Amino acid sequence: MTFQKTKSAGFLANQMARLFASGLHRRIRPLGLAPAQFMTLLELWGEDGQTQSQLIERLDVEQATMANTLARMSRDGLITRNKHPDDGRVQVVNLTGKAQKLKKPAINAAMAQNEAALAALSDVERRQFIDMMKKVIAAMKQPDPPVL
Amino acid sequence: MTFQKTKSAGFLANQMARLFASGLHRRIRPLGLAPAQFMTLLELWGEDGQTQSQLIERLDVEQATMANTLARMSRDGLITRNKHPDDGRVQVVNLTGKAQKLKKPAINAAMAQNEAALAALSDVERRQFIDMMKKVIAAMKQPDPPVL
DNA sequence: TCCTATTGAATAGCACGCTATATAATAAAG
DNA sequence: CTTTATTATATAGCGTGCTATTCAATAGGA
Repeated sequence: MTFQKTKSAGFLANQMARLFASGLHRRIRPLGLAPAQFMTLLELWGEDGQTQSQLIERLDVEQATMANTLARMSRDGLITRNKHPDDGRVQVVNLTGKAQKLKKPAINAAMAQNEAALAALSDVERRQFIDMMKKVIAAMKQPDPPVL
Repeated sequence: MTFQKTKSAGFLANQMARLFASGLHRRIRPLGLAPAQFMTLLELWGEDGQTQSQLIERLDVEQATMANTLARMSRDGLITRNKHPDDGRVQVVNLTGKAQKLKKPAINAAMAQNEAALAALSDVERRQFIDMMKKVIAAMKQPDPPVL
């Protein structure tokens, strides 16, 4: 029964994601941001005024996770949550001026983190790496193949 | 200011790691295990009676994280924590019989998860993918290059 | 219209990662 | 042999993820 964690894709993926998150966090902490807040802002910088449902779909997290992240962002003065005029259930998420000002420095920080992470890979390898991650993600999103 | 999350290694790494974790969790939940518990057991199945410090070093997590994981494992009857005879500070972690019995099914579950994740990659690609993750991990463990 | 189903969001409770701090035991210095 | 430093572990507090549950508002069907 040999299971080498140093060869396990799952183990490596976990370690890699933690290093990405902590590296990004170190770089955006001075801006008052945490990683999940940054990802959410990234969506809102692209299109302000999205609903919670839209953010959930685009960032691929559960509803409860997003609700908590939005609560922290509201607490930190990054967003306001406003009732939709036509549908009392829906909340529209809007950026504050403070959040708008963070766009450039935060994106620069994220790009620096990605660059540092991929420094040891050539341009060709980087493309291959991204493509393979996409393939792996797609495979895991697939429901289990039925046992014939 | 274009930052495409679908091309960001960090975003993809996060998503991939979450899918690995949830897929593994789904497979080992019937055994009463959670992902971090499985990783810790993996170390202990290889060598029983390690100290907390040894586990921290080998699994590359912070001391507080491991202390909490071990507390949950103790609560769940997977390990016992015993004082080292020669050094009252050290705790030696030992597997219970229950944990020993889980080795085979748990490792099978983890191998099935890795297989499902990598299903879309050829053997050559799998090796490349693992190697690239190792390179990326090594790069992020490196301290920042000084700004000249 | 009234009842039921669906939808959007919030909350509870947990796992697991982190930093910072506390506490206990041992080691090292004087 | 004290005093101080170091080491091993625990705890507090937080962010981010999850599932399960609740609540409010809207939509649909009788």
